[in-house]
Amino acid sequence: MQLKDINTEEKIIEAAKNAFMKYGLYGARMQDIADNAGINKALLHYYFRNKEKLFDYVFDGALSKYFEQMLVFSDTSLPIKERIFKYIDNIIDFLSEYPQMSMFIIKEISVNEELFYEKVQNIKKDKGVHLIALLNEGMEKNEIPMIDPTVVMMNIHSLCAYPFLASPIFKAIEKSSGVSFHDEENQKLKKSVKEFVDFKLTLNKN
Amino acid sequence: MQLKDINTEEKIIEAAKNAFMKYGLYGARMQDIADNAGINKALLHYYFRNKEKLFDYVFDGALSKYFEQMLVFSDTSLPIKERIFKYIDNIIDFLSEYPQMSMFIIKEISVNEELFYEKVQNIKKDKGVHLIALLNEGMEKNEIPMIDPTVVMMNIHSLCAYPFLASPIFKAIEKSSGVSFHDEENQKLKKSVKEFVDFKLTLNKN
DNA sequence: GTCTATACGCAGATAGAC
DNA sequence: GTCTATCTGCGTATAGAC
Repeated sequence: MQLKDINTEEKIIEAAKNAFMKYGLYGARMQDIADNAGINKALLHYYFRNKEKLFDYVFDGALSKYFEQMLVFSDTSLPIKERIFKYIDNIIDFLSEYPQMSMFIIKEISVNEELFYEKVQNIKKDKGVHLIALLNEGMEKNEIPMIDPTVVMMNIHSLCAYPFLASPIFKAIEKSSGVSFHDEENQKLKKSVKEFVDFKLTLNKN
Repeated sequence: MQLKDINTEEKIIEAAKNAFMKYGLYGARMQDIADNAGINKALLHYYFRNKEKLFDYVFDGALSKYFEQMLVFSDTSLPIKERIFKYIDNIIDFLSEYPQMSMFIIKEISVNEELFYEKVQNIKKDKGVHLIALLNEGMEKNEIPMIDPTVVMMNIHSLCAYPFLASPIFKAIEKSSGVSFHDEENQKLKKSVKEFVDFKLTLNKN
């Protein structure tokens, strides 16, 4: 893995991402990855000793990228609601760019939970703070009403992530009428999620 | 598949459900299914000629069960909001009983979309009406404000389904603090989704 | 219907030439 | 670093006895 190898290695990684994201660890085929990288199987094993290691590389990258997005930027100058809005924009933009990401991570975790326990420790959390912590902070400062932060966090994630997760279903059902949740549709989604947050953090007092 | 075989056949089906739901078509192993059914591989092939056929049986069952839940009961005596509330209760109860169902269906569709196109046709839709149709009806009758029915439908599904989809992540992260979205937690979830619907169908006028 | 034993093919992995 | 050719093992599937 020296500098001059970057081209081949990157082609492998790109092909591996596509294969593993779509078919998972068991479903992906080393032959396909080699084909799509424009090389042969032997060379795959030269770069990454075996399938497991190649998968781990892809999965680890996805995992840390994913969890980076699940943090609120520590810009304490902004009001809490604004920080949450920014968080929502980030997540939707991110999932829009990598629509298979959530599915990939959730599916692989569900197949092999132990694997995940170790990995989640290594993820650096120095770029921001968790949404739940932010909500708690807001309640302490009386900036937002008393809510159940776990439920609100879950609701926000649900509204943002599910449309991308479920898009295979909706694409299939509405393949003729062609409803798409990209481009302009993302704007609708963002608006709707923000309305929900507005509602939860302004009107509601439970 | 005569009457007296029901026991063995059902044991196979039960084991196959567990295996395919967790590991998917490629990840599931016929040996495991046989073991968990308390029989041997040869007998599996006696009942279901091959893996594909066994998978199809399980998948078709899951698919029609799933889409049955995605219908609103045609009880026109109730106000629309009540019908939606019932719909929400149904979905959450259903997903609570079969937490892996959404993941299974979405994942298998994403791996093989063509397969799905054929199957979705065969599903009987005579038990109710789609949520979008209901929302449109409500707007026509001026019973609810003007909303984008696709977005609202997506929002409701998101709020209901995502917690179950993503539970592998949250179970893993909070395995120590042990936040669970079953039992009493389902009540919180239902309440939150209904609040959202209330908000969308009462206060909001966009 | 149920079993044991076995065939077969595919996909991951390695050897070794260039 | 990249290839062709080959090995190996595992998982699906079948043959055939009971």
